[in-house]
Amino acid sequence: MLKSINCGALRLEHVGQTVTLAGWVHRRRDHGGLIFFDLRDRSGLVQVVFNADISAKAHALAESVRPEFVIQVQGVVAARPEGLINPNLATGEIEVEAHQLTILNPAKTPPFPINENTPVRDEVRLKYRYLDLRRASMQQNLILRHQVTTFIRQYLNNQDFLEIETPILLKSTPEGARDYVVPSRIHPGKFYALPQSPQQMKQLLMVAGYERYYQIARCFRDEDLRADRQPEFTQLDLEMSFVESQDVRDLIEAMLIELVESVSDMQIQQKPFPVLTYHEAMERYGSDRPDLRYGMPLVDLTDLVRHSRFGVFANTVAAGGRVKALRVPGAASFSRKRIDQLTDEVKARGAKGLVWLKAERDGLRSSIAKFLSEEEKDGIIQRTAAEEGDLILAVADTAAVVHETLGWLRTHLAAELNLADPNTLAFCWVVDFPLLEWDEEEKRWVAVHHPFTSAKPEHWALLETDPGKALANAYDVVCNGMEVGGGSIRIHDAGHQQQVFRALGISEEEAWSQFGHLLEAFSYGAPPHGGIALGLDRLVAILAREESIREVIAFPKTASAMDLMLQSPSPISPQQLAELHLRIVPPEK
RNA sequence: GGGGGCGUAGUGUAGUGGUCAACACGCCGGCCUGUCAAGCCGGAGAUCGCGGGUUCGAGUCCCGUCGCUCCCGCCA
Repeated sequence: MLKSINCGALRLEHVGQTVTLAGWVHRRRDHGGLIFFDLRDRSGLVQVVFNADISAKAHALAESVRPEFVIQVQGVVAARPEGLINPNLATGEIEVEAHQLTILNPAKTPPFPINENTPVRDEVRLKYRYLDLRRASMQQNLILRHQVTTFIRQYLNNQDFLEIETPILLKSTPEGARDYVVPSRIHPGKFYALPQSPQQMKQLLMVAGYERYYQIARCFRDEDLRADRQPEFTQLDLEMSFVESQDVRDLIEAMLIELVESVSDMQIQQKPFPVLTYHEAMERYGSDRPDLRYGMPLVDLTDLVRHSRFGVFANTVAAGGRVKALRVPGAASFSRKRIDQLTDEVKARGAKGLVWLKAERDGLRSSIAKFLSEEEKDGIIQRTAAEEGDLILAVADTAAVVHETLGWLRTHLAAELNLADPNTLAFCWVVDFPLLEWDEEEKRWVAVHHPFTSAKPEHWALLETDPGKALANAYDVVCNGMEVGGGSIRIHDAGHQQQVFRALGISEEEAWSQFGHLLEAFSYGAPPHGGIALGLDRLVAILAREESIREVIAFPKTASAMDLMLQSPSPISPQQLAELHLRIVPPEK
């Protein structure tokens, strides 16, 4: 080894020892006859002192060293005198008196500072990701990620799970996200697809009798990106045989609680996790992944304003729509301009407008106040529990638009007003999702979760009569307004599976050609089974208090799915194209 | 596919029609034996993302384009 001990490990107990250190020069402070380095390795920083009186040679060489040089130092650990102790450094009670210095590799001046957490443009960070990863915040995040995966593996291994790898070269399927595809050289014109998730393989592992499986699985989806979406991402994928919904939830809930307690100082708001139905979550929070760190529930005014003289309300209700409101605490001071901005946002999400009412000492002030009866005004104040200084925002529209817009306002305004405690983790389960939803563009039913999700046992009949009413035996785990995982009890018999394919408008021939392996497997004794997939990147991002999952992925892609360091994707040679039997059709201008 | 924000020395920013540009950090040189975001003195460094247009004059206004980013659509 080129070093005898890690920089960050040095303590008072090492005083007097001769040590060899190796690492990067984090910072240098040159006082002439005395030069200080903060020497960094993965374990942390330690101060190294070059004293011309102790080793003129080492001191002379140290003058030429610059930040990010890789060096080796041999020296003696010394206690720092009283008054020279640095309480901000774990190794601040000691320093290393350098006797020998070797420059293992010099370094160019880095394009951005490694030794401080100043903001840097993402394009520069990503181009030099290997330098960005040297920074303390990225190192902490990746260490945390390692702790999370290590904990999960140990936890599940102790629960009798097997970690089993499934193929990366898989098969394209018609349902779901766009696939990343890989051309076959051996089979001209044919393609593999990268897994969107190992869903079918893990179900086949259940058929194969492995009973408890998990995998830290890479998944690929060729869709447009977001702060919390990358083209490739990591799931904790898990499946169990002979279980019911409650069993999977109990296991995951216990694991998440222990995980948080072992790797984080954040507090879980409520244990056991609250369970909401999809219907409750939408009605109360306008979202199927509600942030429960704060209240601000949506309040239903539909019956109150059914006969309102304010035509928008009455007409909406008459047309079968809904009128709901949101109390924003202390926001009566919002300017007209601010409310106009909110109105624009709400319109962009499909609403026709936004009604505002300000709770003032002598009642409600609003552009629509003159249309509202005393009974309506009192009812609004009572139901929203509005107090002086509060702002009430109301939307009248279809239930879907009302929930979408008020749900957005709720989370957006809560963030703006800092209503969410950043040290709290508000986990909850959302259950009883619809099995199917109507796709207006495609004019057909599509799976809310995926087509292998089982309906609630008593709801199978609904699939034939009223498909939209059938509820799924599915569950999502949500934390602080983010979906961190979703799972279900799966279909394990070919009849139900065919029934779902029929409801989705997939013909029997197509079902057999695309999913024949699954249907056939189900005929050879498939056990009842279910599981879950947790978004590992999102989970780690939440624990790291990061907004974007890019901050917890070593080499992420940009919002346009490029790797700025590798300059990927990139063209391939004509020879490669020929081998793969591919010809490029340039996009039309 | 659509919409918003951003792009000015290596990095972060200022500069919204009038000497082609300022500040901080970094970088280079000098001084300095107790600093730890070291200090002091001096210096170098920018075709203002790119292309076009408007104008007597464009970092600044307009159009296009590229890149980063956020959002909608999309994401079984």
